[in-house]
Amino acid sequence: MKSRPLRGPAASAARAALERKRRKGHGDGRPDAGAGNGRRRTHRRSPEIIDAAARVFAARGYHGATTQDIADVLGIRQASLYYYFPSKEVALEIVCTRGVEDFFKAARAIATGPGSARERLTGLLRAHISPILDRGDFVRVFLTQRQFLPPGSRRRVGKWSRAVERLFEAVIRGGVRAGEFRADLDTRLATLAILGMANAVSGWYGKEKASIERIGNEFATLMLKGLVAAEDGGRAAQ
Amino acid sequence: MKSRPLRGPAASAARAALERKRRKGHGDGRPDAGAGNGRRRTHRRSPEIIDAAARVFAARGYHGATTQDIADVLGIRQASLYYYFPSKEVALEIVCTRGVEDFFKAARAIATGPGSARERLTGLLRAHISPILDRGDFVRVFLTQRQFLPPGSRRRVGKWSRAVERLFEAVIRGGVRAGEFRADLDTRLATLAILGMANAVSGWYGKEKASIERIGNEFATLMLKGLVAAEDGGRAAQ
Amino acid sequence: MKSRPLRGPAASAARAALERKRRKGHGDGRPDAGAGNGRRRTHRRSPEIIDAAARVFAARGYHGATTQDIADVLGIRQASLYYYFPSKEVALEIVCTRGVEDFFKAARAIATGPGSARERLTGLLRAHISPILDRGDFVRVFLTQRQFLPPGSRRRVGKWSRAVERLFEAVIRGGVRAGEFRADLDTRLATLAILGMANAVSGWYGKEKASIERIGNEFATLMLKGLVAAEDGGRAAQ
Amino acid sequence: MKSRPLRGPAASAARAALERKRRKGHGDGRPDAGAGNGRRRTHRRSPEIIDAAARVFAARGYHGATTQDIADVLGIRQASLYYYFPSKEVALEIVCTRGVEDFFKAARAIATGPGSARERLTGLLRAHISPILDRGDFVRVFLTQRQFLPPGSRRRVGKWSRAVERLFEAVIRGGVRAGEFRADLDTRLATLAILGMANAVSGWYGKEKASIERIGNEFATLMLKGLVAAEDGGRAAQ
DNA sequence: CATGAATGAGTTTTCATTCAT
DNA sequence: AATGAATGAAAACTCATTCAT
Repeated sequence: MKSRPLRGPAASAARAALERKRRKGHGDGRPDAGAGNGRRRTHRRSPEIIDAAARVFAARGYHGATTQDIADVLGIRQASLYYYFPSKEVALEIVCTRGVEDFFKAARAIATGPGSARERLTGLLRAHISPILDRGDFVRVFLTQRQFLPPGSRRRVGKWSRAVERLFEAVIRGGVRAGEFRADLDTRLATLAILGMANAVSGWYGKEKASIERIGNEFATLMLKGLVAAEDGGRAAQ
Repeated sequence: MKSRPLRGPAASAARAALERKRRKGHGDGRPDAGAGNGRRRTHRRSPEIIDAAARVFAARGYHGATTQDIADVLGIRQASLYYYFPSKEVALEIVCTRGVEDFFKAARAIATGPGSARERLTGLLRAHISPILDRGDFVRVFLTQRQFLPPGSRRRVGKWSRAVERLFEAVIRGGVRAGEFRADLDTRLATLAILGMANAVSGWYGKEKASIERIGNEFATLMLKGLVAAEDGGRAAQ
Repeated sequence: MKSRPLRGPAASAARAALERKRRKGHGDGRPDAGAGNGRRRTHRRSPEIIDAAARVFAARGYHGATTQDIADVLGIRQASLYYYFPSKEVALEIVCTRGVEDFFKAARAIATGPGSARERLTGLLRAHISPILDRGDFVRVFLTQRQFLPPGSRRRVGKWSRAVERLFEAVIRGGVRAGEFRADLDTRLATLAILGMANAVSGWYGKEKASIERIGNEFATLMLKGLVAAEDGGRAAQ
Repeated sequence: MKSRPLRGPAASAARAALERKRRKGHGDGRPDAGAGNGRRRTHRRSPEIIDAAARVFAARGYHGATTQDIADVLGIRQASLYYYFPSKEVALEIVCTRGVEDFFKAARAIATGPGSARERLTGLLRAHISPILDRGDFVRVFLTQRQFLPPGSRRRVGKWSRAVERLFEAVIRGGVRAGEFRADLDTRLATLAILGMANAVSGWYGKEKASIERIGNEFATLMLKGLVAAEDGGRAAQ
């Protein structure tokens, strides 16, 4: 948060405010506060429950969603949810994790696989976008709500996230080294640009008419060739 | 006492305030028991208050932020906030509106101004990114929290948003027509790609080392020329 | 899970509850995100809860009563009340409805039953006064607090109220037509006079020594014969 | 409040409730807590201010009315009210007192004046109803809101109220003694009946078409002669 | 005479969570 | 496997009142 410092009497009070912020201090994760990474009770209906949570978190945001909302989607009582997960926060972590994990696995296969940088980047882009089709809610929640995870979970989930970034960046850097991509490229900014572009899809997919297929192709071409017409290419610098 | 007219961005939000006010609806039947009075809501410290709200909404999300958080930042009591705005929702609308309006005005000047499509698109991109510098919180809130506005406000705010989209799309379409941009471009998807890329900046600006200036230039070049090295251009199709 | 049907007086009030529920209106656009569930509100202790509400509303008035007051009477936590009713306003509607409904039913049986106008009016008067004995709080609340109901509920409750008025008026008019009552009577004013007299009882019953029985008899005689001594009747015109 | 005792765990908690009731313990009036009986600051606009308070208290009830409501009616700021009265409670006392005082004076003149019991009762009834015409709000507030006065004020105001009752009762008793009224009359109940009838007028006057004049006459006749037709008088006992 | 700014103390309502069954 | 009943803790919002100007 890049905010200007406050002036006047607010300053000291603001410091007090920050103290309050740590709020409910969901431990800092040391003794694995709460959810832990693996051994979670799992039951027959668990996937269904988590689907519902994803749907509701995606629609209303984590803080805007209530456990009642989730129960409503499932047609069960609110209290019954606690048979499936120990807390709303843990539900969020499960949803976020599901939103990024296999996703990362597919990306890794592509990034470390064969093909030119162009081919691999195209593949990554498609792989990045395609889960929106069948797990859009999970992806949306991962992208926009993981910031609300307690520190421990956030770190765990953040790892996947940074790993994906690195895969994109590695491929791009490889392309530059190989002479496929422009030598003057800022590979970090290019990575962020591509991810921004791709991640935004989850925000409007379904409202726009384009299929995931078309979006993937169009975006890949756009990233590789740019907007400017080929015969105009030489004069393209602004 | 015929309520002074409102100036600036507060105007439409204040309208929303009135929607909420007027006692729960079961007055005594007399047509608005009480003389005219137009609960205006602009005071000396209003801008400061809204800055604080933007900061807190940006950091915690609308639903995750409490009015106490905002008061803490200001060093005033929580109840005192209600002297400045009639509800948290209205505060959100004011923040969102401020997050997009001038922004739209600058964009319009550029989009309808002179220059080639390339020049104008570059200008738009820069104009789109630059408010992040001095109004990052407002922009972030507008981008990620406007979905939580009540229907009336959301419609009002959504208008700005769609207007900006249209400006981008018009310039791109113009570029295609003028032969500057590729004829096979899907202008809608290109617009969404560019906006996705640009909007994402508010999510990481400050964490990455690049300046707004550099980001604008790099993104513009990226969009126009693509990743692929020029001498490789002919073979760029995947 | 298609919500069990409600029985008894809770039904219409629960309808009002639904009016208030359904999140502030800005859902996510999907038509009622969530499976059917019909927040019914009838639990084992509901009658006890409503008794307490009636008692507190009667003693302090709707606006002067706090939900904490009600909880105190019950010996439960204030928040627990909301397990039984969805809002204080709905609690008021339930109390008001209970304050008038059976009451109306008894009155209807008498008004449309057999007997001379005098007999039926006497019956009505007694029936109107007697609920004060075992439901005094409900009656008092109905009489003095229904004005604070939200418009929807007020209309629903008001219907009972006007129906009772009509029953009295019909009997009086019948008496005039039958020649039992004075031909020069303003039946509307007579109705209002009798109701005023009878309704006032709830305000002082318990503070005065008279029994409901005695009050009913005395009032009936008073209404029928007036104050003036019989042998003085001929000169009674003021 | 004639309520059944609570059973179960509620009982002891209910006792605690009663303790809370004394609430804000507006002293018991000993050192003349607050308003006092006479020496109140009075200013040019004071009557206007109290009119507005009466209007608002009548429409919304004391607890339902806010000082903002009163200020709205006057077109001044809420804080400005405190120039005219020291607290909302005091405003209520002023309104209540005005609602009954001259009213009592007129009644006393009539009750202790000349004329038959019938004439004097008719006069009282008219005098009791007529202030509704030009001070309806004051009367309504006196009748329905005086219960919310702090103990000291309530006692002061209650005195007027009981005095009026006594005037009615004295006249009726006189009529019985003089043989004008039925010897079998319960004078206390008759008094309460008449007052109930008359007080109710403030609740519907203005909604019904009848003038104060007509109401007074009709009610007087009704009380004196009853409903039953004269030639039917002998058989009127139910 | 009146107001702008502020606040302390509530008040209703929400909600995640618990627990006996 | 699920639920009814309840609660603690907070949340937004209200409101009478104060006070310097």
